[in-house]
Formats: sequence, C-alpha cells, structure tokens
Amino acid sequence: MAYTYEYPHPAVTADICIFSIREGRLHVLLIERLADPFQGSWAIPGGFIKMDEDIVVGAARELEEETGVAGVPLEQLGAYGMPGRDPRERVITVAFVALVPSDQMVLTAATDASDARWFDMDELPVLAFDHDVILADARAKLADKVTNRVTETAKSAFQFLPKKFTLAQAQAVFETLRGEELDKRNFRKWIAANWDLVDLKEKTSGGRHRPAALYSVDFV
Amino acid sequence: MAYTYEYPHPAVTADICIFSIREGRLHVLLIERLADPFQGSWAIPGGFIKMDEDIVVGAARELEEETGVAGVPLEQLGAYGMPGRDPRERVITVAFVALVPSDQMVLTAATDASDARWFDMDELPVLAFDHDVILADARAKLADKVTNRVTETAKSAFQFLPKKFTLAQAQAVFETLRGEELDKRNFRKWIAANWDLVDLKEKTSGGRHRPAALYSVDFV
DNA sequence: AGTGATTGGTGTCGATAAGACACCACGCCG
DNA sequence: CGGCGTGGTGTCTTATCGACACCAATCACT
Repeated sequence: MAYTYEYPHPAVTADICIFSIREGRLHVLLIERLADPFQGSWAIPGGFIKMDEDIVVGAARELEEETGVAGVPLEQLGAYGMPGRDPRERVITVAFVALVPSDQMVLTAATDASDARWFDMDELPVLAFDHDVILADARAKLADKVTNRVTETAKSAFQFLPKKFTLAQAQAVFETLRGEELDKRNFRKWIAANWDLVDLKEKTSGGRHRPAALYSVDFV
Repeated sequence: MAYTYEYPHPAVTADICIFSIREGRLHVLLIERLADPFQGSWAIPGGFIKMDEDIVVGAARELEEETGVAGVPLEQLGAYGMPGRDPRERVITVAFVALVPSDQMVLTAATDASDARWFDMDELPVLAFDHDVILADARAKLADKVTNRVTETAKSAFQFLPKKFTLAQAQAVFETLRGEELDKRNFRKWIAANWDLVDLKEKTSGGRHRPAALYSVDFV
C-alpha cells in the first residue's frame, strides 16, 4: 500500500529523551540503530507519528513500546527539522523530555530484545542524526524544570527515592538532575519551602556515623 | 506531479504569530481564508514547509511572503498536531512568534492583495483550526520574552519607538507588550538597569506640560 | 574506654531584585 | 497668574539566593 500526495510531505517522528538516574549518575536511554542510515550508531528512541494520534500521544506510545513505561509526564522540547538531518528523506522530529524511575526501566530494557542501553550523560557515544543537539537541549530543559517549579516533571524526581528517604539522599538526586553540586543548608531550606515533607520520626541505622532522619513527601 | 510514500505522512506547516503595536494597542496579523476549510474565517498566517528548507527558514519565508518583513528574529513556540485540527488531512504545524514594527507592516499589508488585517488582541474574531490555542500560547511567550531577558526579541520592542524617545513612550510600549500596567518609577529603574540608554540632552516641546527628556538606545 | 572517621544537622549575613508608594517641577493655555 | 497635565525623582519592605563553619551522633577500631 502506498500513500500519494499532490505535494511532498515530510515524515514526522517523535523522539523522546528518556532520562534516569543509575548508580547516582544521570543516564539517558539510547538505542542502537540496526539499519542504515547510521547503522550501528546510537540514537534517541522515537518513531513515526501515526495519522490518528496527537504528537504527545505518539511520543508516549513510543516510550511505552520501547521501554514499557507509561503514565510519565512528557514535556515538549520543540521541533527539529534541518534538511538533511536524515539522509533518506525529509524528517521533522518533535522532541520530548521524560524522567523515569530507573528500576522500572532496568526491568523492561532487559526483556526488550532490541539493543537499548543506558548511557552515562558524561560518557555519551557518537549519536546519529542531530541527536547530539537535541540531547543537549533536553539536558538543559531537564535541569531547568527540576530546578525551578513544582511541576509534574519535578515530582518525578522523587521516584528516584525510596518512600522513606533522608535529606542527603534527596540532595544527591537533585544534584544529579541539575548537574551541579548544591549547598547542604541551602538545599534543605529549598526542599522544606517547596515540598510538603513529612518527618517520619524515624532514623536510619547501621552507618558508621550519626543516624539520619527519614522523611516522605506529600504531593498536593 | 505526485509524491508517493510507503507510509502516510502528515503535512507540515509553519505558522507565525506576528505581533505589532498599532495605536498603542497590541495587534496580531491575521489572514482571511479564501478556501475551505474555514473559508471566511481568520487565521494565523503560515504555510507549508518546503522540503529543502529548515523549519525556521520556512517560517521566515512565509513571513516575508505574506508581509514583506525580513530579518526579524523568530522564536519557536512548539509543534501542534492534534488529529483533526485540519479536516482535510493530518497537518502538524510548528508555531513561531515574531514582533515586527508596525509601520513596515502597514505598507506591506496595503500592497498585498490578499485579505490580511491587523486585529486588536482584545477584539479577536473566531479563528480557524486551533489557532486560538496557538495564539494564546504565543501571547504568553511574547510577554515572557519581553519581560525578562535582553534577547533579540526584546530588542525588537524598541522598533516601536522613534530614535529619540521619552521614557513615557518606552513605558507605554512595554506595557502594551507585557499586557499590564507598570509603575513609573520601577519601570525607569528597570530600563536604566537593563538597557544602555543615552541621554540626548534634548527635550520635547509643544505639550502643555513639562518637557520630557529624550533618549536613544545603544545595543551591545 | 577512648579516639578517630564519617555523615547528619543547624543559622546568619549580605547582595540582589521586585514591588508599593507621594510629591514637586515645568511648560502651556486660558 | 493660576491651574491643568505630564515629567521626574527615592525610600522602604519583602523575598530569594548564595556563601559560609561548627557541633552531634554513631560505628569501628584499638
């Protein structure tokens, strides 16, 4: 079956920059391209938009197909459409940013037969197409989102923490997401002011150091 | 001539929200649709992306074709692609925001035979497609851009002022762009801190009131 | 039991930005 | 010459941010 148009149409894809934290470091999920162009290169996962689905829905579908993760808030980054970015045909991609908990992802990436791997953001391979540019923009957007407002995206940050967590653990997560070190006292002021922390009146034990108080978060 | 693809492709357009100030009020340029769908409705100008041009280049081309204005910084707003937003076929549009000087526009809109009109943002007609949503997003983005940073877009604000202007004139322009009234003293502090104003040591005359000092801006 | 290592936990100060707010100055017109 | 209309100025409060240093509690080891 073929589709014919009076005028040329570009292909439109949705690419999703899927960030996670693994072993305390920011990672991004990339897939290895099995076919030309850029065969063997790594690329941001994504795929073609279907004709009957909204762009963000298509992005969510691709995300679920490729990782099994659903219900994640997706933030649109923008459209990238430089001619020649795909040597086969004109492809315009709409990029999204997602932040997903690492443990869900490990599971699915393992069962998924396709060649997908987490990459440390500081050890990226050469990327296909213009995905290096997109990923850099996505990295900046992620840091900005998590830094500033109490958005859905920022709430996802707490998925990297156990239900009961210490403030030091929380600080490590936000430092990783923001890509910079934070002052301990200033961070504690910030998190107390911006999130509804519940003091569980419990303490850690077992470390060869002073026990830490445990907290949980209440979302409004 | 026809173009055939193995899989269906959406059409991709660039729509440009062209803002200007006319008689002290924020206006947007809309065109009347001559053909179905939405024949007779007003719409944001835009058009199809060519296969060999970048999206922002296509947006600039459409802007110039429809208004004669070139060299204007375009800011991408995002992609809009809800299915059914165009009843004919699947159309994904990438929206841009432009701020152009009013006098250039009057000239071109007059020579342009197509039916284009400036609309006061407070007296908008019913719009075709989902252009009401896009325009609302564009309005917010415009206000944000002009408010905060010293960007190219913000520099365009000074195009609505004569080379020699009074601070009251400048305040009126920024109030219009931001959509809110500003405190006189705070505005003067802000503009002095953020822009390189040159005191021309001249004064207005002719008003039945105290003369105003004239300034010009030096861009860095 | 003592000591050192390790992480937990706390408060102040200064700079900066933003917003609220009121009065006199000056030229023109009548 | 008086009043109308716009021009022009400074202080205070508040909130936010970042820089910055010390003691506390537990554990491991001796």
